[in-house]
Amino acid sequence: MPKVETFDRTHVLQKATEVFHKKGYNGTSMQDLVDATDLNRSSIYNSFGSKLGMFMEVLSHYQNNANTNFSKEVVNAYNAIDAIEGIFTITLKDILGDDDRKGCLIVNCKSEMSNQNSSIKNFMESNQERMLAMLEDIISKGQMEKIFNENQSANQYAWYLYTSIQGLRMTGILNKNEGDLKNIINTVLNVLY
Amino acid sequence: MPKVETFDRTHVLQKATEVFHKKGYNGTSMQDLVDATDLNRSSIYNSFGSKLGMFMEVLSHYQNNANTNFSKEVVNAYNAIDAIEGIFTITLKDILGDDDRKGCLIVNCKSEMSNQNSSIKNFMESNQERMLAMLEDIISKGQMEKIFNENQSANQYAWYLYTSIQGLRMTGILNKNEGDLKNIINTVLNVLY
DNA sequence: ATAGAGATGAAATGATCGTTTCAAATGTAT
DNA sequence: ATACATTTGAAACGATCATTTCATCTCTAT
Repeated sequence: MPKVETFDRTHVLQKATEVFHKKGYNGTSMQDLVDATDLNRSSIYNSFGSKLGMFMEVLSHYQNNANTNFSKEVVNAYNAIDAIEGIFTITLKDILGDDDRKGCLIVNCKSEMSNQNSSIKNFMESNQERMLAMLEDIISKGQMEKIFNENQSANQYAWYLYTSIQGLRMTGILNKNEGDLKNIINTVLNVLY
Repeated sequence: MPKVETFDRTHVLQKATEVFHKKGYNGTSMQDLVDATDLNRSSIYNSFGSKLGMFMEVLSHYQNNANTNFSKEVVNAYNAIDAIEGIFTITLKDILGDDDRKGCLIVNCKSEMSNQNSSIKNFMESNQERMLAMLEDIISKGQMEKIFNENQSANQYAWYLYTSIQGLRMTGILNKNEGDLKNIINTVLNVLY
């Protein structure tokens, strides 16, 4: 029977993620991926099918990481305010730690590719659904607990927060001033209270 | 003395803008530009120097258009509320008219290139300054007229609105539902009243 | 031990990349 | 009309693109 895949797939995906994140999809060459992963060309094609195949797996990997972080924060939150603030705190931390101004891989990819590739578009739509569902759920709870107002429906506020997060990631590419960013977040969240 | 440039530079820039907007910088090839502009390769290099040179001019062209639209709206506005709403209305109209989900050229470019090319980074920083100055100016006036609250400084609100606009452009790539978008805008602007 | 399935390495595929070259065409100032 | 700076067209540049090929190596199941 077969020789089994020897490389650490997760480690390879992390290395590939770094390259795609830094250079974007179209800016990344297969040679870049070969160099970054220390894998042979053939092994990449054997294991991931194509550059796009590898990128899709990178996207999922990145999304799963983010989801895990968000979920952890939401589950441990005392209440809805804590949960929402946790989500924005994670986002803020990610922005401040992004020394080379790469921004968010998913936001970048949405802007680069969702009008060019239907697999990417589908991924982005389901990512959007996931984010909206998470936010709407927290807001609903907050409204039931009467710590969030009911001026707008939970779904409407979810769209608002989803939009704010994307905006924050865009602003955070060039502005890493923690005070500025925290202020934006406060202004965004004050709408709910 | 010389034969003079025969082609319509503005028309060429518009055609080039369409291509770059649709495919992004790295996704656009010189052949794409030759095809779109009906210019010869040599003429492009003669007149624009390089692919990046042409792109920079496209960016300025796009920015000037946007600035003109914004200024017109702001100048004709009755008051600060009108001015800010005008800016968001223009943005909304642009999103709704963007049938092929290209998003905003400047936002896309910021996410694709500001960490890779210092000319682009400089452009984006000055674009940011311009936007912030415009917004801060309107907000200041609105606060002096007492139609905007003073919970935050004009500069802080400017950052908040700038972030919201970028977020709106990201959300607008996949969501063209006018009701959803208007609702987001209303929620954003209610903070000021 | 050995057969055989899959991983690997290195080279080559044709296509396309951004850019350059240069002779020929063009139009203006004299 | 003529001189000549500039634009234009077409071909070619070497480099790099994503992907394929295939012989060799490696490991597992028998």
